[in-house]
Amino acid sequence: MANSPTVTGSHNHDHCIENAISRAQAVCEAKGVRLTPVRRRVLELIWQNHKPTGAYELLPQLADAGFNSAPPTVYRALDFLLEMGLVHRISSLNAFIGCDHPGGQHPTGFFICSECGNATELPVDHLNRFSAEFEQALGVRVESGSYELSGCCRQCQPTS
Amino acid sequence: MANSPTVTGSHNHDHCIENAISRAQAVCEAKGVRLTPVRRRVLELIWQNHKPTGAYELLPQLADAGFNSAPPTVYRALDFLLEMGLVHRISSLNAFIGCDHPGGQHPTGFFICSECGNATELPVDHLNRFSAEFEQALGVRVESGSYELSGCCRQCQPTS
DNA sequence: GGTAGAATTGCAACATTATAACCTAAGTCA
DNA sequence: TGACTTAGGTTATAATGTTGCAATTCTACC
Repeated sequence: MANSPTVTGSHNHDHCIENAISRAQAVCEAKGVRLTPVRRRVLELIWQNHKPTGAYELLPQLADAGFNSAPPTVYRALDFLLEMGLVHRISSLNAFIGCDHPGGQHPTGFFICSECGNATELPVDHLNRFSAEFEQALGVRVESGSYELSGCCRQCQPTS
Repeated sequence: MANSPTVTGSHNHDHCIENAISRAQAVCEAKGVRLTPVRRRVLELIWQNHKPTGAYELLPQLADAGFNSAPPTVYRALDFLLEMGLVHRISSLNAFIGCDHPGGQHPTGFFICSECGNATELPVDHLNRFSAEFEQALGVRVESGSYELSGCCRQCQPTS
């Protein structure tokens, strides 16, 4: 089981995990911070699939991997990953999900399918444009934003 | 104190509360549901100001008003108000805030000032347009959405 | 190498937010 | 009135997140 590739839908999901880890390594190296075993493992676990994962779901999985599994451990790792822009928090679900394109600060936006639970990151250029529109319309200065949409994703829609 | 009008910033806030209650009465009448004393009081308390209010903040205030003040009472009232579209939930803050224009289902969108804590509802037409854009771009069907922006509001910006 | 200081993790307790289950009371309507 | 529905009271508990401090590990510098 550990050796069989994880195939979900149309893609070999192992690549997503591998890519996420290499990006994370690059980001951490660039920022001069350490991607410790706990942090790395938490990131891998979050990338196990494209569904948002709760902090308390990660606890037993961390324990399986031989790590300490008390809440502060997980939350500290998550805080680190959030700060590095490697994961996002989906507050309507109290859950976390990997970021597709870490590197810079950008607004958080996800579409979450209420059928399959998968989350897709919303195009950042749209989000930035929306922030700009609201700055104009309301006369405010937007520093961060979070967009959480739900509905039915392409795969789950009845083929008519 | 109970008789002095609540003036915040540039408006007499008592009007906001009164308006909210009359709108609520109209909505409830139209839907054939009851705006009971607890529900009404919770709505008033939420409208005390334009800052999002946590459920547990409401408990002692409800007690002051002579109501039972156990969590289920508050949450049931909040669930009712949410369902009627009279309040919104701001999940990034675990807090609730009154809706400016109840009546129909619409995406939830707020700008929250990190200085003063006031929340301003985002124009619904923008939000609907964004949902439509994402439906196009991602090929999904959006059923609900929540936009939570934060930054510095017009009043709190340094006058340069 | 050795050591001081910083960063990270372990650990126990606790705080906050939200819900379940079950019962009582109040409204509704034949 | 009596059956039914809705709302609220009460107790306990679940789910999520944080604080504080001790122990360890890493890093930089001598």
